[in-house]
Amino acid sequence: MRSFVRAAELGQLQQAADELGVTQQAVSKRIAALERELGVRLFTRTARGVELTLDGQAFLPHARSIIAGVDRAVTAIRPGSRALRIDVLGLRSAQAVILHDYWRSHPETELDVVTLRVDDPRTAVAAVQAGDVDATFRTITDPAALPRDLRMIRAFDSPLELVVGPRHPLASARALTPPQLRGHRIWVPGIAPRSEWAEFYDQLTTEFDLRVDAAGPNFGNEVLLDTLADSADVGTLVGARDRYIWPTSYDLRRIPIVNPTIAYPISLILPRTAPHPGLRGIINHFGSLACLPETTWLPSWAATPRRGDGDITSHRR
Amino acid sequence: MRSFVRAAELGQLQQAADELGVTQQAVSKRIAALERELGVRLFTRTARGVELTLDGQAFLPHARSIIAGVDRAVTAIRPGSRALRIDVLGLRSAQAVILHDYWRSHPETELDVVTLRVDDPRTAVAAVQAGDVDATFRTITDPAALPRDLRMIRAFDSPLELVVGPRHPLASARALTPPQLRGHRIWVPGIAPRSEWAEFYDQLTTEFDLRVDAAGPNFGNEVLLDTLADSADVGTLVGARDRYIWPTSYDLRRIPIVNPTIAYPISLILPRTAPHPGLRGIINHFGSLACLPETTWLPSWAATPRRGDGDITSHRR
DNA sequence: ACGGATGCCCAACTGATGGTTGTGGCTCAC
DNA sequence: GTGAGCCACAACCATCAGTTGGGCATCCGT
Repeated sequence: MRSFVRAAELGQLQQAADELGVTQQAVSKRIAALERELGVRLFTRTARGVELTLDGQAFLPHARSIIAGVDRAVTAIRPGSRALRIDVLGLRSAQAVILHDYWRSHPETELDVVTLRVDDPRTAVAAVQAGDVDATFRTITDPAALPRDLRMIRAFDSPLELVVGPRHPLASARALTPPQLRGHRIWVPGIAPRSEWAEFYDQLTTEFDLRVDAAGPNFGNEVLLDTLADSADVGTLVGARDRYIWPTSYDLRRIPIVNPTIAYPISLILPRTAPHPGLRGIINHFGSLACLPETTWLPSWAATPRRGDGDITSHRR
Repeated sequence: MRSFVRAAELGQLQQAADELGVTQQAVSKRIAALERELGVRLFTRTARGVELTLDGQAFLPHARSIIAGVDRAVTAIRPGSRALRIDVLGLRSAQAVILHDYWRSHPETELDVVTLRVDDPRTAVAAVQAGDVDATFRTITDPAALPRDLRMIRAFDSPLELVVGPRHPLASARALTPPQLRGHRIWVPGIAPRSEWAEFYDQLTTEFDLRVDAAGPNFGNEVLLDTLADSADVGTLVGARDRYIWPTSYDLRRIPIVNPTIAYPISLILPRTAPHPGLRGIINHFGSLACLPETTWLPSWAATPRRGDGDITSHRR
């Protein structure tokens, strides 16, 4: 492919071969193989060199794009100077959605989103220290437990919504207050014990006297959806920004929780010294996200809602 | 790469091998070769299969994108059912710019822009008839000369601007009328004799008694730019939408021509029956382009300015 | 008109590669 | 403990991708 592109740019197989450090015959054979594989002629051979055919012209930009893709792929994992790599809890979580939004408005950013798949946030923190990832969206709830060489910043608050099936008694509500959830079973699978999320749900259930079952194992998304769709008494909680997609046949409803809004404070942990330069833009991006009302309930380690740039003049969209 | 992606999706080399029709060992060697080449481990091997490492997670989307690029490249030139292919006069011409705009707003369109590099529009027409391209932006000025099985539609009108260097007497004008161009040398290289553009400039020079030198050979863009930048009496004409980019060091000026505006009517020639389905969107796109004033001068074969969808309520942007 | 230079393709050869089969080690489930 | 499942390694072999050598067509200057 590179031989083709270079030959197309230079108009000569000979020059391309010289640049690539092989013989002209090698390039000729590469092009011939490519043409044979594709079933079309890419060049017309002339006495002065080669010239792209129509098919070659059409193929060229694609070839360039493929090569660029390969180069990006290599730099994404090149040991030493690799692309910005951020750990999220799940690829459909609000964290990933925010990163995706950022990337869409800054498509030139070399950004890779990964999930460490570890339960304990300390393990994720160690990965940041080791340089395996450049930052993690995990949370250390005890400020004293955060290593000195790391910094944790409040990224944004993720308001929670209740998801229920059509037979659920709350299914037709437009909005719910936390007391209204009392007595209903709420199943939030996949929460690792002793993780920051477990602590969040602990505080939440204590505060509002709820019945949140966050201990059970995660059997997969489909089991959860099936359960929700059929059940008349089980619901689950998801972040308002979480991009969970399910077949419309499931007929599930997302119901905001208000008065107070319940939010999980998502934070970003990154090295204190010499963080990856690409992080700056992402951190700035957090500032442009909507703030939640003052009355929002938050866990103890983040008692007050996050404030935007505007501070007092907050309440922007 | 496909082995890697499939293995990552399935979580097992064995299954991936079955799907790909090779032995498990072959896939194992492919992955190992990829890892050796990249210098990182992509999978952690477990007893139940394989699991992506962080590097593997980061690499996966890139790999997918590369494969998608390869597939697009192949479909772009697959004989039989290939992507929409349109012939333009030059890759920086207004024609190409309009196509690029369309593609940016419809990025899913599989569109390849090529240049047939033929002087005579009849040759381009033959290429459309032969199916080498799906449409051409060339023009057949004599309606009777257009083959019955083809259709020519008025795409949009491209207003002309004068380009001159700083020493040119008209350099400081904000706008110019055609009579003001009289007596100044205008050099438009690269116009093939007997082409529709030659005819256009013929009519233009006759109509306004201008001195347009459209016969000379094209020595390349740099020669033209050098000449313009140094000269105190030579200018050239370009379409307002043409995306000619030149180093700012050249200090050239583009000056609109008004009262009347001079425009070249760009048309699209496509098969009358069973045109490529992708053409519909592009043709619709023309309708959203700005119309020129009624007083616009046009060559005889397109005597009246093109009208937009809005017809009388035209004048949209 | 005619060498010479240039640039392509084809042929023969060879080391490297990418596939195969066979085998062994590891982990997990019963 | 034992069998099943899965991956890695080893040996082997056909193919491939590169090399050198040679031939043909075109262009250019004498």
